[in-house]
Amino acid sequence: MDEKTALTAFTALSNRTRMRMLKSLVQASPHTMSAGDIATAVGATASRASFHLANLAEAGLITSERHSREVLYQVSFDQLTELTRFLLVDCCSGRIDIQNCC
Amino acid sequence: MDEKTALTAFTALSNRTRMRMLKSLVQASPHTMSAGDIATAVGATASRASFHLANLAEAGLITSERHSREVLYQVSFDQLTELTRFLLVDCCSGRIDIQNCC
DNA sequence: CTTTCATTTCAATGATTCTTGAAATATATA
DNA sequence: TATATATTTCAAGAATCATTGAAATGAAAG
Repeated sequence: MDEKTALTAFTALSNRTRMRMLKSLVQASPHTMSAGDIATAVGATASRASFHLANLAEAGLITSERHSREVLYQVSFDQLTELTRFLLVDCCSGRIDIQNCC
Repeated sequence: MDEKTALTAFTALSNRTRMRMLKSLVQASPHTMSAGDIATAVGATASRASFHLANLAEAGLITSERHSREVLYQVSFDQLTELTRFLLVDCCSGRIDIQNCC
């Protein structure tokens, strides 16, 4: 993952609504959640939820697929893994002891 | 680490200048860097560097200590470890395979 | 074909963050 | 004490991000 992508991902993670959306999607995984489900879960209006979901998708942290009238979202663990790698390797030069961390 | 602290830390990491400052400090560790050193390393003016260093310090990602005329900064690996733990555990419910990640 | 449901888009506004350069502060040295 | 060095603070403006509600889109059902 390049720096620009990582910065975009960290920006996405720096908002409370988006963080809670992501956590909801992590909890739901491997099941998907509709935009409406997510909006309800985080207490956001439809348009506000759509705005933040678009931001998370732009950052590659979630993916979506339309299924009839609903749009189903799911977390992208691949991108989260890449971001973690960026944090630990690119940013921290491997100096964080993960054993001690988790 | 609570959610609010993590959001503040992710906000700090979401800026290119601050990301590069942090990387410089990681590279330099266990040595410290003065504000001027860091400003030079990332190509920022003194006041811009000071602004971003204050933001990183506010997020707990760096610490500082005045040494005569200079202010010496160093990365806080403890806070970075806590943030990584937040990302992997609180946010991702332990569903990211760190072996596969790094 | 009209209506309903789910979601997104849009424009306006408000809020936050970033940059800039000048001034202020703190410390050391002549 | 005056001067130089290192850093921070401040105010103004620019840029980015977030919220709101209304309108538009897409898809199903009556």
